[in-house]
Amino acid sequence: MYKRVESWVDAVDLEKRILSHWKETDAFNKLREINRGNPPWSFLDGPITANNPMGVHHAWGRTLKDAYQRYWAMNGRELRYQNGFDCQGLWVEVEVEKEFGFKTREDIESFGVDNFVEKCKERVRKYSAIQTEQSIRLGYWMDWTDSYFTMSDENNYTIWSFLKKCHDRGKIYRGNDVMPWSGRSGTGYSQMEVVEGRKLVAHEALFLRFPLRGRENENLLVWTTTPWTLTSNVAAMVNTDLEYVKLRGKSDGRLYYFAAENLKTERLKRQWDEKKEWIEGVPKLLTLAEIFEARGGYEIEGYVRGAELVGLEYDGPFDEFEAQHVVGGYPFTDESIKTSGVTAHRAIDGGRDSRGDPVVVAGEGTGIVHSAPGCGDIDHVIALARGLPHLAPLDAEAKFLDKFGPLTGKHALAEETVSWIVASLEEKGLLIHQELYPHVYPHCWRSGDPLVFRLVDEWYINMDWRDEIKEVVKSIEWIPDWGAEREIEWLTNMRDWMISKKRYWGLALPIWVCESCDHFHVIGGREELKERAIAGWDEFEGKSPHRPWIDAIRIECEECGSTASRIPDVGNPWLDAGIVPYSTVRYGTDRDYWKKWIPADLILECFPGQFRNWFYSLLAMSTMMENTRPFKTLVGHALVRDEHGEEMHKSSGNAIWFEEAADKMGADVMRWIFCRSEPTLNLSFGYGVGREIRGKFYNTLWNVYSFFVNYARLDEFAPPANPTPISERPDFDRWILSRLHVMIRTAREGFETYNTRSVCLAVEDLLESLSNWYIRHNRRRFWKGDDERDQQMAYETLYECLYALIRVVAPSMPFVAEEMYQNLVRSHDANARESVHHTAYPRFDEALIDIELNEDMAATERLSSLALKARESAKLKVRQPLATLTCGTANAIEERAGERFRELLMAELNVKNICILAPGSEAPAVPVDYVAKANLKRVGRKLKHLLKPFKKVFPEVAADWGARHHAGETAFTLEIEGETVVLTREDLFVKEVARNAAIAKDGDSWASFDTFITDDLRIEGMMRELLRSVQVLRKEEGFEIEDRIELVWQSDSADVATMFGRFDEYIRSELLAKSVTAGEVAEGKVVKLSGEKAKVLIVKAMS
RNA sequence: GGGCCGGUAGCUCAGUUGGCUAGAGCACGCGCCUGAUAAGCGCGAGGUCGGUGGUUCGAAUCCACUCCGGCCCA
Repeated sequence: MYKRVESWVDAVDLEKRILSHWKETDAFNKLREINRGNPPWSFLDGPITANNPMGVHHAWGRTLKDAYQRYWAMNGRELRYQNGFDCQGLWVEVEVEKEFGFKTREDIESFGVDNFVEKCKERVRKYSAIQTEQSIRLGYWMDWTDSYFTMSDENNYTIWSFLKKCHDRGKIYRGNDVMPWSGRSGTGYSQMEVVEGRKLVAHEALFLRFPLRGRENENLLVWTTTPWTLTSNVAAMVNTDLEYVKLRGKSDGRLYYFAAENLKTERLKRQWDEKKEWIEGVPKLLTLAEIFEARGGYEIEGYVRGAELVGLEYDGPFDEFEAQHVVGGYPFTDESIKTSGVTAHRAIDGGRDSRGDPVVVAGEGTGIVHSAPGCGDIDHVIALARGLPHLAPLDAEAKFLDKFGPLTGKHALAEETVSWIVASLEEKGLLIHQELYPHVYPHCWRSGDPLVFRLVDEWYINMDWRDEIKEVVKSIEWIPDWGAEREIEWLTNMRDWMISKKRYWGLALPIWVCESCDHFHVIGGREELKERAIAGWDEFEGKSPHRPWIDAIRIECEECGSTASRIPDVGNPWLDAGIVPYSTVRYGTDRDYWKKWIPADLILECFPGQFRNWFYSLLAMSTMMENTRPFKTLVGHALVRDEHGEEMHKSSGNAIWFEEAADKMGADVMRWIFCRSEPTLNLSFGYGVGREIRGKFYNTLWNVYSFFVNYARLDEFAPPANPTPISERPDFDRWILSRLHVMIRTAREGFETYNTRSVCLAVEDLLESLSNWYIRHNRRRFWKGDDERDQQMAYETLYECLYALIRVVAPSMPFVAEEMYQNLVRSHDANARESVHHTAYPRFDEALIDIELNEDMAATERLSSLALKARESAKLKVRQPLATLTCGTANAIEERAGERFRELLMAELNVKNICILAPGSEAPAVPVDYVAKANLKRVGRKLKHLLKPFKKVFPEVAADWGARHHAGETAFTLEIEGETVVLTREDLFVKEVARNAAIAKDGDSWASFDTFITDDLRIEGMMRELLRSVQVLRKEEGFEIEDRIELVWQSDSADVATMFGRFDEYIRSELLAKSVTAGEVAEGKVVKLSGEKAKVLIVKAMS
């Protein structure tokens, strides 16, 4: 027996009940039992950073992950259901530092690295627990007792084995490179991280001159936005192909060289004009012409090509610094280099980058770029190629080293540093102009401080095997497909992978360096380390392989036999996540198991976030480990925005928290939004969208369900073991089942091609037909039950639709599907599967798909619309019965459909008789306007180039031609540009617009009512008015559907009396009235009945 | 500066190989229907299809350039 269902449901309450139901019945584990040992479907979860509560943007990916997993489980596949948490890295340290108010490395070290690392672990445990709870609320079925943590020993040791493999191939090296560096955090940043922290700021930018040696009064003009780097200037780069101007300053008499086109260039013109990417308060930038005007004017003395400047020597701006005189560079001295900064100063060819574009362009500066190889990325690369010395002025805190004069000990970006440099240049007469220059500059994503570029000592993986990774990329299916291109582009452009970080909480890089010979060793695992250890093992035993415990271990150097200790660095966190297809799938312990699950069928993450992070590390690491793809298909989704497409930010108040959304709209609605969105486009998420889904889809589904349940309950319908053969059911039933199976086919295809959007749209379309067409027209079959067999078939059909529908939506809306399943199925069949998620996903039955029937019903809906339009145009309410509707059909399908669904049309349109005419039948004569339209396909071919002018004049003759066309004329003549054009009847379409008559046309179809209302029809119309008014009254009085009533009426109208007499029995049965009597009505309600009035009173009948 | 994705009604989006009147949902106005529906149906208003130029008899659709937004790379 079905449980009675209210027509309105509290979705959030329902979801909470279902959650405890799942828990009580252990539904998830039972599902795993059901599918155990079946063919696998392998999903590999990308670890979520367990550092903060989960946001709605995480819910998108998690919903899709869950939906695909549930779909494949309903198809009998065995799954692993392992969720992952990303645990190690600076982002956790940052939060712990905030919590304890730590500002510097010293704060951490005095707190104790061991204590600090424990706090980091604690934080990860805390937030992984919170995220677990949130995910459960979302309905995400995972084995929450078996989540992997990237901080696990297994994970870390497996990364060691990866690094060992890299080392065996000679790919691990210690390098000097110019890195973006945070003085505050005391660490370098990888390329991946720098991107996170770009900000628009205004810096002091300087124009200054480099006096040429041996050329009296001649100067290179250079420009820089980072004055501190001038201290370490080594060379000046020019573009050999560019034209340089020789400009003579009138007041100082000096000659300046710079790129000719820069003289008049208005730098950042658009930014200034539109105030886009501009900073409030920063004045407009001057052109070089204006700068020299202000200095007393100038004269152009000629032009030279950049090539002619190459080799000219100059005096650097800070040649007095000791560092500038160290041969081979400072502080890392390269003995093969025989120059110092001062002796290297000259103009050099900037050359071309890897793509073949010139490094130096006219652009924003002067076309002469000051080069400080120890302070800049490109500068470094070029200096290496030219054998120039490096001056790397900064220490780990971004303060100047010794040998930099008065700047020693000063922070590179401190204001006093900039002002000292400016003052010094001014004193030397080298400064030409000073300005504020707005630009996007990298900043530390944690402290917000600007980064400096610093020559540092870090550990790298040489990525010269990138082509191997690209091959793996190509063996994977990327959704969207341009993802592969994007990934390959990244692989092409990326630099070597900097894997070290001078921090505390993270993978302990397994690199031990010999104290005497500097040889380094890479350890591939715990056992290997234990074997090699000569000290510290006892101290380490029983601890996780993290700092500080791991640091105690010493090994013997294989080269010289002395002692090697571990480098203090921790690893890049993407190593942690990239190893997951190996570490979490028993690669090291059970190779058969690993082969069963890897390559995974699917990974699914946010594309913009991961293609250079997780996707990259997964692909790179798997290529190194096994030279194989770790997964077969990658689905990437875009970003979650607010309802207006703006980024969600705490500060702008438009952020939506997961819990809030779950409690306001419910998880099912939220999930439906995620599933029906186009994954490659950013998703505009908000409560408006939620309301729409709730009203349009969720409520409709619920109402269909409650309609079924409440009537089936009254009639004690239960789905029979042997339902009526579909072939014996009426067209209407076979139609909706046909539509259902088309939908099931689409849904299956959707899930199997990773397109939940098409699943959702197909479901929504079907549900609309089910609710607004099937049920609307078959209502009486359920509650009247005139024909028992017919009623049975209606129940069977609707039941079959609902049962299929809930299984189709179960992966996307698991809660409401479960609720309905329990009532629809479990309430009368205790042997049915315990949960809808244990049932099989519906299969489509080709035999039930009847294309002709689908076409016919669609045509019927069109005819119905047309007829309603006709009624509307004559202001004839549908409630007023009419004698005859005549339909002119456009084609054979419409004609067939009209005959086939004659009864349906008669009921829908409230008409006594319908006449369906063959295609092409003339419409009856009614006042119409005829308007001609050109058949452009034909007219175009005929008129060629005259079509355009024709279209201009045509509207003027359209009405006239329409009328003449109707009158049967065969030729239509027009003068266009002096030529006479003759069109035939076939060249024109004629649109007929009925004027206030009961006729409507659309294309070749038309519908026309006989508008004559006989007395009989009028009285029947009154009856319909009465029924409706009393039904409204019943509802207002709060009567139940099945309540019986007694009705008393009073009226002066003879017609009303006739009506009550003629339809007595019908009225009583429609209104469930025990009695309908005439009499005095004192307190009744006045109802209008087609112009007449009556007073009626209803009371609940005593039974 | 280069690359990718997008730009169609107030909002969210469809729009097949170029072709008859550029569609749907939401919101809005009018009317209708309703004892499953917090819904539904009909009609209306709302469009320089980002812009310019080209190809073509004909372009939202193809081509070139360009503007705007997002992302990536430099």
